[in-house]
Amino acid sequence: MTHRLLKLWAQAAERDVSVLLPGKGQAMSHLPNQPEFRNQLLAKLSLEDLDLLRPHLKPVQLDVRHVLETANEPIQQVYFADSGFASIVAKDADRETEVGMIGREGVTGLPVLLGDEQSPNDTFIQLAGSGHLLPVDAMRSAMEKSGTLRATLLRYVHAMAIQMANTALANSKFNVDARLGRWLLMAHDRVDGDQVELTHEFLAVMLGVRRAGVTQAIQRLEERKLIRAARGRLTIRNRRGLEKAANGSYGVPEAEYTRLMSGRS
Amino acid sequence: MTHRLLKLWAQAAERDVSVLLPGKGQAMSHLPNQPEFRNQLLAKLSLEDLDLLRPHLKPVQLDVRHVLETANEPIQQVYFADSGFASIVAKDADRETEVGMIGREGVTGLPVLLGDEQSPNDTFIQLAGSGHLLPVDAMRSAMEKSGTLRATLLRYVHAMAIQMANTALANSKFNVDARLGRWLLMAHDRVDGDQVELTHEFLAVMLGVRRAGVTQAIQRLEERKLIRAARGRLTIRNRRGLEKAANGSYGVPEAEYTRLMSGRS
DNA sequence: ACAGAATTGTACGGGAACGAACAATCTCTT
DNA sequence: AAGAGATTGTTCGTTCCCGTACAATTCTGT
Repeated sequence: MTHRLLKLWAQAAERDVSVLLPGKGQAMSHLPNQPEFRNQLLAKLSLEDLDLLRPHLKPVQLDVRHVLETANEPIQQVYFADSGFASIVAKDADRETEVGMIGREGVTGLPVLLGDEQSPNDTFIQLAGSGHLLPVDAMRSAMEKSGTLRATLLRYVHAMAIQMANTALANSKFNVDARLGRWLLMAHDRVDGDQVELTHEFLAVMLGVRRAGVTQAIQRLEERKLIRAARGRLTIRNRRGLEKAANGSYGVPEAEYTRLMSGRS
Repeated sequence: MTHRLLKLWAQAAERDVSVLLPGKGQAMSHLPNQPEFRNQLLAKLSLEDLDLLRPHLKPVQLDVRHVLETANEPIQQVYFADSGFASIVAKDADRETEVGMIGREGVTGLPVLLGDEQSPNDTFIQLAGSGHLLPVDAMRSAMEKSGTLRATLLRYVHAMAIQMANTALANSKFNVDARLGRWLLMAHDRVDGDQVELTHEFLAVMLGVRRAGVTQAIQRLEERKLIRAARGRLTIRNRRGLEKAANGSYGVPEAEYTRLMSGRS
């Protein structure tokens, strides 16, 4: 794992209890009139494709900082989130930054979908939630058996590639305020309610900037009444305003995801 | 196309002649003892998989600025380069930056490999060269027919995803000198000889910084005798030194490419 | 209630890169 | 040879963000 994150996690490690996100978390039991899965990728699959996966899907709740993938180590399972989301973090010796975010719109373990078993990035839960784990073997064999499943998952990979490309663009051309806005909007898309629970220090690692810089950017957004800040928690008050603050850094990948995933399976 | 690039290209548009890169370009005729394709992806394919593609491969020379893919428009063909390379550029209303580089180690048209037909990015020839064009339909049907072909291409997609993730990291955490070093090394990997032909202005767009900033970064690298600068041309003099100058921003995607592509097809 | 720890607020000087402008040099065309 | 245009060199003040440090606040465990 990576420097700053390692340190952060060590601090928080032992006092955490295994709870779901406190906000207005919904019970995730299987209600009669609700789709079987809240995960949008699973929800989109045909019954046949779903049957390939279902026997191996294991419902779980995952806490913040739960590590799904460690750099350069074989991936054991992929994760279909129903709530909360994960972050993909690229790093070198002493630098790290988020390059991708995966919530209920997708699945972790992109290397597996592409026929590999590892990558130089870490992936971990950024915001606690529930979902389903699937062993990589089950994923692989299902993808071999079903062309439609494969097609859906690969289109999702493309959506993620676009998200990563836009992250590169954002990191290069947008200031901290805009990047913070973008991040909050992406988080908001993947959260029930309007609250995101994390510390400035964490956000700083994600955005690749100083912690103090995040604090000040948050204050500016709060002054504009776009968010509300509390210790360990940010609340989105004005999404439209945030989109303006993001200044164009948000939206392209999201539109592409819709285009890619709304077509026929 | 994008703002600054559009302007740059308009300037240079009409005076260009259709030549290969001047450096020490090799004749690319099919010599008896040489592999049939210099493109590493094609070279790696089994004879059967290659037979699926060969009838549709059309040898071409592509000039600088030749547009292979335009944002949000259907991709017509993919391109296997034998020499030279292409850049993938992500953009918003008035910002643009390179997010990926594709030379003879790969193929353009990642969206096609993932079952889509377009993306919000532009792709164009950055350094002139030769290679083979393949209509997307041929690509698609070949991928449907052959699982091994598909596997190889998808592993390449993964390599590109890692490159993009590292670009995001580089843009976030490295200064202009390191990023310039990284870019030159990546270009060097894809070029015959040690020369790269481009202007500071172009490089500025790729790196997402000011033209004046590039000029000064080049001067600093030249002072350190790592490169030689001439009008419209940079020459790599000391690759090892450049790697040091890149300060860790170069290497991870390249190592991953080797790992991914050196295994059994 | 208190101590200790984590989180957030704030300030300082410094440096990297910015936007803008203009000069100097090179190249191509005529 | 001259002129036009492209490219590169250089400078100015400015802005953003950095690294660092420390204080203030809030939470947690006992």
